[in-house]
Amino acid sequence: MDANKITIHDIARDLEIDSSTVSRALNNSPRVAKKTKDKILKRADELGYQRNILASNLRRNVSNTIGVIIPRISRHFFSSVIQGVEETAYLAGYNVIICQTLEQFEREKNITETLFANRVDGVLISISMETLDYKHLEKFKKAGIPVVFFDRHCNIPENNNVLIDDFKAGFDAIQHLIDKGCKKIVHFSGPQELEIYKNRLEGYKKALHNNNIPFHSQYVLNSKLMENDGVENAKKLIDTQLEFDGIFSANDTAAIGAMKYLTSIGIKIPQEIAIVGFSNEPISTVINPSLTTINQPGFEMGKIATDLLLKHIKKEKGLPQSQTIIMDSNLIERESTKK
Amino acid sequence: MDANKITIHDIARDLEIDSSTVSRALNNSPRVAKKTKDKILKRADELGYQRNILASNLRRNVSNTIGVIIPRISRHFFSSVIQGVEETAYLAGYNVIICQTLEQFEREKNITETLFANRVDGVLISISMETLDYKHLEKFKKAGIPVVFFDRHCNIPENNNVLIDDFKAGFDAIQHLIDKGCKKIVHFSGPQELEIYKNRLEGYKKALHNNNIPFHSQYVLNSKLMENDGVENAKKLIDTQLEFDGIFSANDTAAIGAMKYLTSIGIKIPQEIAIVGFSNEPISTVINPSLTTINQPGFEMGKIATDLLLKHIKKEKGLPQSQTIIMDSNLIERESTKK
DNA sequence: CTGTTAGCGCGTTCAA
DNA sequence: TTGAACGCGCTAACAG
Repeated sequence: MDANKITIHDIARDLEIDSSTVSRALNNSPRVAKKTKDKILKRADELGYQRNILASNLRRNVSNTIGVIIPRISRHFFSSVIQGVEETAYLAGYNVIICQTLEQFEREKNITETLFANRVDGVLISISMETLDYKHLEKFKKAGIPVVFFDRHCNIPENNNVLIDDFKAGFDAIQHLIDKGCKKIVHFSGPQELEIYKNRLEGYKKALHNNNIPFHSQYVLNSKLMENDGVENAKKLIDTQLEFDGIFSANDTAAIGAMKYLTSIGIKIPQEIAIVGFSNEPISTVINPSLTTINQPGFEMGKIATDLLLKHIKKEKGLPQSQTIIMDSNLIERESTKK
Repeated sequence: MDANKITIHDIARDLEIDSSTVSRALNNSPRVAKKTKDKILKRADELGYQRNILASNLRRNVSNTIGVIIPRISRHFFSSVIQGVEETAYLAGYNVIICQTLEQFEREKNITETLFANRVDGVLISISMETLDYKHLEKFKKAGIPVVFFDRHCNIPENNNVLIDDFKAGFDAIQHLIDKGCKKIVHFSGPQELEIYKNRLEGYKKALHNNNIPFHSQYVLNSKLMENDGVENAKKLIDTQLEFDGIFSANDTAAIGAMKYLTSIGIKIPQEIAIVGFSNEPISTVINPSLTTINQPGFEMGKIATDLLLKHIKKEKGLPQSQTIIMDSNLIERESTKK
């Protein structure tokens, strides 16, 4: 941090001109003669000048940084998102601060404080499971700091969202299972406080309805998305001796837990499993050949959400105050299970 | 970014004192009377003052930011590391810039430029597969910016490293397989330019030697760690009709690829598999019950590496110029495979 | 213990 | 087209 002492003043002195001219040249201002500009750029390069971004940011009153709030980075979907975010932000010259709520509302509130204190220029967020009110996000809006929700949005108008069509994803998954002959489909759901899980459940119901299959609430098992929840759900399934010929999980982690448990006690996994929001590609075909996943494109979602956020940060003309971008989620049937 | 206009001057004017006193109070300096300090803190709180970190950083010539360079964040091991890094850095009041090389040397060089331009106070790095020379890291040392290597270090003296004992991990894995009756153990290795894979291979050789099992080079298959490399390796294994009764993989991703392929063509996976550097816990027990993993503690490694880096940044007294911290890697045998 | 003064490095007035 | 001067908000040196 103590190297590169060369400032615009050094190169100004060297060229016997004023530092403000150097600044203008370096910012490619049209208000400086081509000739002097070239001279300045050349000398700056020779001296190995590097702009002090901190000083520049302070002066311009920006941080060149966007904050990302996610439940936990070690979940494959979210790390894919981060990959997309990083890439897009990097290309635009922005830094990224990543913060994990670990699904805790308290942490989410603290994080917003930190990001605010760090003067982030914008925020991407996928809310925690415990997040039921959104006061902690209001100060961003008040301060004119744009916020974009992705995946786990909150059901409030006037928000910018980037999502998949969770209803459709759930619907498609069930229709797919039904097409393959399933009639008794268990649903591993997620916290109903989160819109996405509510919508996936609705898709499930709707598909059953369309196919004249009655809905039974005991076929729906909620969970908190942890692997162990999947184990518990599977146990409950066995204990209650519920008959089923297919599983539809709204979440990958819990599904994995369930499959682990079922295989470990020697129970044959039902022939058909579908998982929405699946992201952990490396696992998918190994764990169970008869698996259908409705993949959630984390990488692309990260890119699109960041793009949208940057547009808001740059106050691009003609940008709607708020919008919801629905991305495609693609149903992937494994080779070994195709008919 | 335009809210919170309240500065130390505002609260100084309000209290009819000097802003420098306010600054001292806010920094909890001992050189300000308890009484005035309390008064200042109270007023600051009332006015909703928030320090402008950018200005503070500029003045103190720090960035309060550490840079992390990793191959790719979507690999479970690295995202676990990030989790540890974030947590430790966050508690110490530091921000983190995460950059991915995607295993490309060119990108790694660019990234160091970016981090340097961003005036990071320190760097954590796990080098890319293509990284053979380290000139791009020299400028950090020259500028007095500490660098800590983790996992994928480079074989240069005077570095700070946080590692597992890769030789021992490889050795233990093989000894374990031998104890279980394996005699013909295939080794999926990684790029031999990276120390860690060289050392794991050495551990493999040494364990064979200790057990009077001859080493045959055709049992060693290198790869570039991608899932598809694992598939190719498995194909080669089948094509050459090599007899084997165990697999030792130095890498999880490639191992998964291999297992995918072997199962997909209906080949029974050999009874014993051991994987060093395994991190993808969610997968482990599902994919193959007869699996032993030598886990690499990403989260802890991230914490320890960050701790060490922060000590260097803070120029803690009595800190050795350079050191190598060897962490434990724990061999985990799955329930279903225990004897 | 507190105030005065002087910048950190840059970008942006206002004049010339 | 360029220069002079100022200030972003904060901290540090030196007095007193």
